[in-house]
Amino acid sequence: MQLREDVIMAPEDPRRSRVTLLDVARQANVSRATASLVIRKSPLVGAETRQRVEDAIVALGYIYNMGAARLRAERSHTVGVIVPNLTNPFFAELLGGIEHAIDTAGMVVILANSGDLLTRQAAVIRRMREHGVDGLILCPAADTEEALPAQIGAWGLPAVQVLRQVTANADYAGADYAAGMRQAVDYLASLGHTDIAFAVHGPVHSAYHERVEGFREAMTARALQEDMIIRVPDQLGQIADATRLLFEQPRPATAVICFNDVIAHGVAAGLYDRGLTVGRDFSLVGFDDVTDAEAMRPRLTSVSTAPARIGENAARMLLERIANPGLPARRNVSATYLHIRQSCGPAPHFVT
Amino acid sequence: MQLREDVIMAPEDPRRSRVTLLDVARQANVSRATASLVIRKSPLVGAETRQRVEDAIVALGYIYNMGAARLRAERSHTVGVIVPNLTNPFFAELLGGIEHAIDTAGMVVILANSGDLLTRQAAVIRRMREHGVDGLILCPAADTEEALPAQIGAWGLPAVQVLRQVTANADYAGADYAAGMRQAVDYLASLGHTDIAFAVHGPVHSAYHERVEGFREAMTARALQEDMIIRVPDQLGQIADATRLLFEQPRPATAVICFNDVIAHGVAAGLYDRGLTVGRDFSLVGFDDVTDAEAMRPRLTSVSTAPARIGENAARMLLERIANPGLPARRNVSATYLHIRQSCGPAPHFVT
DNA sequence: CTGAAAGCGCTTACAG
DNA sequence: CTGAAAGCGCTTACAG
Repeated sequence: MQLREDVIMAPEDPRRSRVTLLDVARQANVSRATASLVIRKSPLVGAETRQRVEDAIVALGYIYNMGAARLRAERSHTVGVIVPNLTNPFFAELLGGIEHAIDTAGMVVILANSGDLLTRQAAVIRRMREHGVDGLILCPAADTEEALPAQIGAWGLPAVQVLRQVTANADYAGADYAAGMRQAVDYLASLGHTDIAFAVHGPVHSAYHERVEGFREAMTARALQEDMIIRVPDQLGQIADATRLLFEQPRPATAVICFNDVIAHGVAAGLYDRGLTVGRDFSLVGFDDVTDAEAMRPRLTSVSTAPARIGENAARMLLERIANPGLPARRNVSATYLHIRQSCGPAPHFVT
Repeated sequence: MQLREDVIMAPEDPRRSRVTLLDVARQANVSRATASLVIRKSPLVGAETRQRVEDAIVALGYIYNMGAARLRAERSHTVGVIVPNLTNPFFAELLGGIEHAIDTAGMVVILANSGDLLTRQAAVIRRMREHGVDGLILCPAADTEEALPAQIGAWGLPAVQVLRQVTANADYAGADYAAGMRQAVDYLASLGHTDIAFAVHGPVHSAYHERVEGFREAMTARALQEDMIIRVPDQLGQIADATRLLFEQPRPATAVICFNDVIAHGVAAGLYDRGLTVGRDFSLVGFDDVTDAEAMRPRLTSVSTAPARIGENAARMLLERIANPGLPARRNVSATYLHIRQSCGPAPHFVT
């Protein structure tokens, strides 16, 4: 940004006299069409002419008017991103990955929060359509109809589902949650645990089901009891109390896999409150492997889903679909891996 | 969203035949100008006419074209938000507050991440200008020139600084960081601590200076040594190791105030690694009081800055400035308060 | 309360 | 490689 030039060249009343492409063209002694070509980096323009136009742009402090361009060109260089919530650090990382990829493509993200509410989701989708976004990255709110992506497609709006999927007939970028559950179960089983709980919370959606099913299947595959699924509160501060549920079972758990790291954090607190030492008296596995995992004590073993990477994948898929709307529906399900740290230990009385 | 209607009414080729205000007007048997008035909720239109137009909108699945409106009306209903980073949960909460207030005003946020880099900041500001945002909420990158807000003002773009300020001659929404430091120091002093450290990291900017100065002044006011300011790494995972710095001092610290909760989290881990019990062997105060504080064990005492509220304040200020550009520069510095939990205890050998 | 006309700042064919 | 003209979908005066 050439602060100096811009300041000097700023017109008297900045609100009224916007400098336009025509001004640039005149200053450079070319037609408006030519100036437009230069801006859009067309190879049709000669180097000397191009330079004259670029000089004029700088001299006048010209700012491209994306809105006007969009009206004619039907492209807004804008992507809508709808997330169900912003406070889980997981979504912040996802958003970071999306923003980075979209920015790199020279586009801009319009952000909205659906609060995991269908009515708000509908409202923000409409608003994004009004703003003429070129595409949508949507983490569908719980209970979203399976038809929504087709709907959006019928509107001519390229879209990709991220993290959660309501249909296989639309693009989707996520992680292999079921495999992640298997990794966690297998690991705990290898430490001799048989009474393994799964602590869940939040809205029910595809990622929820995939994890629950993944848990059940992995447990069943090892002939372990697969129904110790306990619900804890959504609020981090209230999870600790719910930890007692782990012990109010026919056969108390000796290990728990958590739906996400937020739960793991809360459960760790709850175990502490009971005087139990994580990794020795009780084993704990998180899910997402968000930054905090490294700073917990003992360090949290967690299934890594790399949300920033999922975000980048989703953005890339969307960009490709915008470029080529005819593509068949695609899926990008990235692998998870179990990041083993210190929060698990052998089951009681288990000898390796 | 009337899924059913829209589906049924969707034109054959959604990309080509956009339904326009003129179509709505024809369907409702009014002129385009009248239809426009209905959409903008003008009181000039009679109830019966209004109803006819609204029916036509639903029947045709009309979507307002904000881009076209903007071109004529010079308002985009769009606000740019630039943050230096997305991973600190603090910024996620701030963003949540901004998004909520902007959404409530019927506008939309365009998000960008400056990465605390001046060059990226300049690039995203330019991009937002190209997109014709009606205003900007900017958390200025470190080392931003004092002149930038004036610059932005000269471009005719309403803007408010949030969390960090580079000049008093532009709107600013933040928290009273110095008062927060004073609350923390006073509290620790009341517990008998005299060797109090301040653990900092990250880029240097106004919020940094305000906290450091607040710390120094509060310590000096109590005739305590005010220069035990230690730098720790930016990465959460690496902070624990740096905790040793607290003890490699002429007079080792017995308490530490942290620049933010991220540091507090890392330091808590580091203290744990040394076999120290927080709240008994060593006292720890965080800053920001972000959700995690409640789930740490022992629960973290932290200076609450309520980032979501700051975000809402910033959004409100911006909306007011957009409505009334002639306003003098304003400041909204919200009070902090010390949320006392469990991470502090009396100084060694201190009797109340 | 409604209609006809002009115009916002670009891009897009179409000639040259 | 460049220029003149039309048009994207709205809103804005201005008449009626």
